[in-house]
Parts: sequence; structure tokens; C-alpha cells
Amino acid sequence: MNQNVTTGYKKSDIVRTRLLDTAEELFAERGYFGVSVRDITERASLRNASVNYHFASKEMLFMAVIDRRIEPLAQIRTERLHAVDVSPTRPQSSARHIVDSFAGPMLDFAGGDSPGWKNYCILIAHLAVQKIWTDNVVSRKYDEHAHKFIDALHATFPGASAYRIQCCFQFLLSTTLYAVCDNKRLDTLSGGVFQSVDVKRLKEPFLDFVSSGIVSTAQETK
Amino acid sequence: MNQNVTTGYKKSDIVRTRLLDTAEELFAERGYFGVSVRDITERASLRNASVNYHFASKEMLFMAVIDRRIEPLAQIRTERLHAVDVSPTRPQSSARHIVDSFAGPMLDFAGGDSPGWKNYCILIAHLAVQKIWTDNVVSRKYDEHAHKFIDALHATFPGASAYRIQCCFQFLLSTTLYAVCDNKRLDTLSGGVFQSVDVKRLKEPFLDFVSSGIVSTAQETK
DNA sequence: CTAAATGTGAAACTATTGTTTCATATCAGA
DNA sequence: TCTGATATGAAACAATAGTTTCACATTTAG
Repeated sequence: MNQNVTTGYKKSDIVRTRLLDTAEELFAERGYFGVSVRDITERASLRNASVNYHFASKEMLFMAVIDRRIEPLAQIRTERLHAVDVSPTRPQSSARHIVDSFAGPMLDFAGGDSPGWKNYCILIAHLAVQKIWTDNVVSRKYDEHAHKFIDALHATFPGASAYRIQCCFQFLLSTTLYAVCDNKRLDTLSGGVFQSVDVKRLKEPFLDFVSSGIVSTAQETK
Repeated sequence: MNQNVTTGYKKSDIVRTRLLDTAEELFAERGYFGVSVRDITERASLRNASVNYHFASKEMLFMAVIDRRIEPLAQIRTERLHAVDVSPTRPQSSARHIVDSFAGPMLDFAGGDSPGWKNYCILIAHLAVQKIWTDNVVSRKYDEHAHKFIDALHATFPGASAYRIQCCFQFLLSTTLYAVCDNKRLDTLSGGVFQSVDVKRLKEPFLDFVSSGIVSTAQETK
């Protein structure tokens, strides 16, 4: 039998996926430099040479991890964005929809039961504060996708300056990325009131905060 | 001459400071694991053994870098916080003052002309997304300091639940940390409209966003 | 079934990591 | 100026990093 009948996948693809999953998990935990190839292969119960065989290098494996979920995430976001009508007549509601389209999928994943997506969200948050990976193909893909949301913000607030809209997006991005990475700091800080694991509960306050923050930033209320 | 008359510092302290400054700079650029001891000593034009001599280990040097500016930053923030009166009668204004007390110093430093403080702010942003350094002495010091601001939020919004207040603080923290680290991503994204280097310009929109976000999150408007 | 392509296993390789050593040089306080 | 303490310089240390090699096993496609 040359192929697995039940799954339809080649055996080598199983190893590839296993490497991607484990790498995703570890990179999310400790970041790119905090993880060695041997850390990955040991947790995956594989030989360390498998990384170089299947992905040529550690860096290429990292890129593959990032790349794997770029399009799916972008598509989910875009679908949500297109499903709602953004217009200047109802700025509050439009802003909330835009925020939900952008952050919603990530929050859902982070609070969902797919460990892969959960790790991926945390990983993206890591990337945001590191300068190293900024000007590669991956980041360019994200930028292209981000423009759709910036355009939506412009459509909702036609009177706002380009700078203010850009600020709105930065704030949306920062709150989203931070919300998905549970670093347990605020858990102990709050004495149990706040639980970073419970992302579902965070969603309502999150939408309240960001959408009304955007409204007042775009309208430049003083 | 056993001491430098003009500065009053020992020569060894100059080396110590040089190591701290360079380490701060590099850790801000690439994170803890992305920097080697030799990277630091080479940029500082020192022998690599100097790190172990003056700070025992790379990790202790890192801790020393963090520790150096903890108290000064905390003091500046606390002073600003005590300088304003927070009360439930003027929630909008109180919230803005709290946000300014917390984020203001960091934004000022990030936009100021002290490269040391600038690097430090970025470094703190790195720490936030990494789990590794969460339960150490340093983080405990920060937590203690954070409570003052959470208390101030409680005083401003006595009707808000403890959870909502905690959310407000998370959002304040995330926007602040992200605002200080210029990763140039949004610069290219905006085609020059947004310039992450110009933190001074960001301050007004920042205060607009976070303070009104907090107000509506705490008041739980639906 | 058979032959070519592909993947695995175990080890080794080279470069780099953080750290240590110790003789020498410099400094601090009397 | 003298003496113990402290710092430097150059080299080496053991451990770990990413990667490569190659004989062997397995899978793929005709």
C-alpha cells in the first residue's frame, strides 16, 4: 500500500505536519531564538535531521509555520468583513463590525479548542514586537490584507485624517495581539479575577473597548 | 588618582554601565535569546569575559538591565498619578489622567532623546509576550506597581465589576507596550502616513483611544 | 515485481554558545 | 609608595547550535 487509504495522506506528509505542529507550539512558547531544532524534534519524537530534510533549514520551517495559516485566517476575516455593511451613517455599529471582523477570528481561535490555531495566534503576537521578520514575504502578505480593514475604517469615518485612521488600526492590532497571548501575568496580578485562558469572556469587553476607542479617535473629539 | 574627578565614577562602573547600555540596546532589538554574550561585548568593544566577571551570567546581566530602570519608571508614574485627582464624578477626565500617568512616561521616553530609555521601553514590550520571565522578582515588582493604577480605575468607576476593571488595565497595558516599540511595519503599511518613530504625535490619538475605551468598558454600555 | 525516487536512522561535522581559567595589569586606600 | 583588592587580556573550556553525510529502509509508479 503506497498511500494511507483512511486519510489519503502520504506518510511523509504526516511527518511534515507533525514538525509544523510541534514547531508552532514551541515557537509560540519561547519565540524563534528560544527554540532549537533539537527541542522541536525531541518533542515530536523525530530525528533532528528531519527538519533539514523536509524544510531545508530552521528558518524555512519557521516560515512554513507562519505561512500555513496566513490564507485561511485572511479569508475568514475577509468573509466577516464583507458580510457587514460599513457606512458613515452608523459609525458606532460599523466600527464594532470592523473590529469584530479583524479581532473576532483570532479571539475565537485563541479561546477555541484547536491548539494549533491557538499557538499560531500567540506566535503572531511574538512577531509583532520583533523587527527581524518585518520585511519578508510573510509580512507583505499581512500588509496587503490589513489594507482592507484600513479601507473599511476610512469608509466609516470619511472625515478622519489618514493619520488618525492609521492610529486606529495600530490600536486595534495591538489590543488584538496582546489579547490572544495568555502570559498569565494579569492572572496572578488580579488574584484570579482575570483569567487569560478565558478568551471567550474577554470578547465583549474587548469589542466595547476597541470599537468605542476607534470612534472617538477617528472623530477626534476633544 | 584613584577616582575620575570629573565624573566621580570608578572605572569599573564605566564598564558596567557600558555593558548595561549595550545589552539593553541589543535585547531590545532581538530579544534575550536572539543576542549572544559576544554580540554584546563586541558592540561594546569589550572582552566577552567581562559579562561573567561583572554580572556572573548572561541572565543576571539581563535582569540587571531590567532592574536598573524599574524604580525610576515606577516613581515617575506614581508621581503623575498622585498629582491628579481621580473621582467618579468626572470619569472621562479621571480615566484620561490615569492613562496619561501610566502610558505617558513610556511614550515620552520612547519619543525622547534618551536612547537608553527608548531601548528599555521596547525591551519591556518584548517581555510582555514571553512567558519565560513572568514569575521572577522583576515581574513581581511590576505587579505591585500596577495595582496602584487598578485601584485608581476602581476609584473612578466604583460601579464597574472587578473583571471589567482588569480588562481595562489589560487594554491599557497592551496599547502602551505596542505603541512604544517601533517595528516599522505600520510605516510601510501606511505608505509614510504613519511613522512609528514619531511617538510624540501618537500621544494625543493614544489618549483619546484608551481613555474613551476605558470609559465605555467600565460603564459596560450595551 | 521491479527500479527509481523518496524518507529514515545514526553519527559526525563545524560554528557558536555561555562560561572558566589564570597570568598580568591596574586601581584603592593607608 | 606600598600592598591587597580588583579588573583586564587572551586563551581555552564544555555544551549546544544548525547542518551534513551516507548507508539503509521504505514508498512510489510503471
